[in-house]
Amino acid sequence: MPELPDVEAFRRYFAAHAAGERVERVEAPAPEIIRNTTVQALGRALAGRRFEEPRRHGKWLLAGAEEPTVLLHFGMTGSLAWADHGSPRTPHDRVVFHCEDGELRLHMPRKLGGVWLARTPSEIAEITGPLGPDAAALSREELARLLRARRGGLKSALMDQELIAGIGNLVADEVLWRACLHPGGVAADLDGAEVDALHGALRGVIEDSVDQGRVPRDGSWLTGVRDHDEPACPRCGTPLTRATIAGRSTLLCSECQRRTST
DNA sequence: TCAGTTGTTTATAT
DNA sequence: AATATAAACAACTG
Repeated sequence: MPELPDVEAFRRYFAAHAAGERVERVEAPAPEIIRNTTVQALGRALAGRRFEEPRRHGKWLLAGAEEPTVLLHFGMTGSLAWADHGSPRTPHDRVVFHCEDGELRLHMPRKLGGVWLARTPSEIAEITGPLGPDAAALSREELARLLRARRGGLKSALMDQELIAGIGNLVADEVLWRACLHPGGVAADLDGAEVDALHGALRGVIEDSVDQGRVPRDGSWLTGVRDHDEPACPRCGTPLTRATIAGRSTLLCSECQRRTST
C-alpha cells in the first residue's frame, strides 16, 4: 500500500491518536524491524517523552518525541493501528509503542520497512538518504526544472526518490495515464504543454488519493482495473498493455499514451 | 507449485 | 557521474 497518499493518511492517523501521548515503553515482537538500534535503546530514548505532531517527507513518516525522532518507513505492506492496551494483537504487529492512553502498533506483514531512531537533523538525513522535494508540494516550474535536467525515462524519473519524493509504482502509472504520457518517454523531452499535463495530473492524483488515504481503486482509475485479467482503459476502452518499465510492472493505454520517443 | 507484488538497497553494467 | 537492470529482501495471494 504505502505510497505518498497512504503515508499521509498514516501521518494524520498518528496525529489524531498518538501525538501528545507520552511513551511508556516500546515492545518489538519483531525486533529486527528496528533497524539502527535495539528495542531496549529505543525504549530508553523514548520513555517519558511525548510524541509531537508527525511530519512526512515522501514515503517517510517522522515522529518527533521531544528531541529524538522516530522514523517510520512502511515498505510495501506497513500500516499503523492505535489500540487499547492489551486488546488482541494481530500476527504481524511488529513494533508496539505503549503510551498512556493506548498503544500504537506498526503492522507489517512483509518486513520490508522499518523503524529508525535519530537524535539530530543530520542523523535523519543520513537515514532517509537524499530526497527530492515532496511530490505533494511540487510546483509546475520545479517539476519542469527537474525533468529538464534528467536523462533517461519518464517513469524512472518520477519514481526516483532523490528527484521527487513520494511517487511509487501505482501513483506513477496513474499520473502518466491521466496525463496521456508514455512511461518510457524521455523525461527531458517533454514540451511545455506536456509538463502542464503532467503537473496537473500529479496534483489531481495526489489530491484525490490523499483525500481517500490511498490510491482509489474504483473503475474510473487505472489502479481500479489493475488487477483485472484483461483490463481496459477506463477512458477509451482500449485493452491496456502490461510492460516492465523502470524495473516495475507497468500498466498503460497504447491509445491514450502514445510514445513520443524512446 | 510458481509467479507476482504498492518498497528500498546493492551489485553490476552501460 | 548518472541511469538502467536484476537480484535480494520477506511473506502473502491467486
